[in-house]
Amino acid sequence: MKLTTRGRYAVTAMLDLAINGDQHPVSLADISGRQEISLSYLEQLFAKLRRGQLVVSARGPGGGYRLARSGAEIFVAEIIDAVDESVDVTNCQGMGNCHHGETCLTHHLWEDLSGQIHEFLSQISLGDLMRRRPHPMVTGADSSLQTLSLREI
Amino acid sequence: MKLTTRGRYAVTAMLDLAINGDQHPVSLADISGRQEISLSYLEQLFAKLRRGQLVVSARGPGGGYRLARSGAEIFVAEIIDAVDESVDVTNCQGMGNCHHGETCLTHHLWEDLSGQIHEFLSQISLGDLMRRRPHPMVTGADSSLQTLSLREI
DNA sequence: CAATAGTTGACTAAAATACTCGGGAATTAG
DNA sequence: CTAATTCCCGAGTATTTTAGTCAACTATTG
Repeated sequence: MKLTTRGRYAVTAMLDLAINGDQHPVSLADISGRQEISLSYLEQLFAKLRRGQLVVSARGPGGGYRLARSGAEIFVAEIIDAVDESVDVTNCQGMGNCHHGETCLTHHLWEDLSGQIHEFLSQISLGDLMRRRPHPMVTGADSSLQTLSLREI
Repeated sequence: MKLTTRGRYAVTAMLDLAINGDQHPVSLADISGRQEISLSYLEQLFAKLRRGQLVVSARGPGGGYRLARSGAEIFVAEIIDAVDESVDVTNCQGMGNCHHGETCLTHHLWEDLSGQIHEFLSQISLGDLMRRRPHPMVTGADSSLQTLSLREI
């Protein structure tokens, strides 16, 4: 799991699609204009999003992209995974060059942590983001995250 | 909030410190040897960690670094924040060049999301990582994350 | 004093990121 | 049919970030 500006671009673009793509396909030119992301860069991102089965395309005039599923069924983690092809977290692949075990320990710990973040982002859908509400898990009555203040528009 | 290899290096190094720094200060040379991170790179990271009040240093023979607080009181988000100085998430700073409001919407949404991730990582301490257990919130009986399997060492 | 170990700053190679350019290929409106 | 539209794709590039080197310096201990 990596969290970079590329992932943000992708999430932003997908959110734009979720918001504006109800009636008809949305062209990348439109998204480019609204979100101020270069068209060619969007093309690269959407090539990956399409390979990741997150969007479907339609060519020709009036064409563009549509979400492959409803916004409620597309999760942030999927988007980020689609555009940020996974890095190999371990530098001691599998069981290769771990000298004294210590190295592996921390690497696995990081993997766990990374897995938790992934799991977390796997529960936030585009629909959630559109409603501007954090995921139920986070706002549960027993959660300390309840105090998280959402910035007003 | 950014999640890169630099943050991983820092968390790994801090974890090494938490594990090996009980008795005496740990030298960067030791961490460099165990974790296979270049000494000079560690120096840069620890300069930032020191500025962030996460470690204290001791010079001279037998010197090195110590955690500034107990591992239970140092959280992953702090470490990452210390070494990955924050990116400005919005490209429309404050209220500057938002043309049609749409732009701002998605940016704020991303900020919220980023805030949630930050909040999440703010609850995982070095102590938690040492015990190789996810944070209580994540393993609560009512959480769907309970099924998250931790890889065995 | 001499060795250790942090402190600092400048500098650099390599990789990732963000973006451009130029030409396709499919589709549809007219 | 044809022309405009829009996705599609690969090569190339400027900028930034990452990861690391090098060298000099300061504080501390034995």
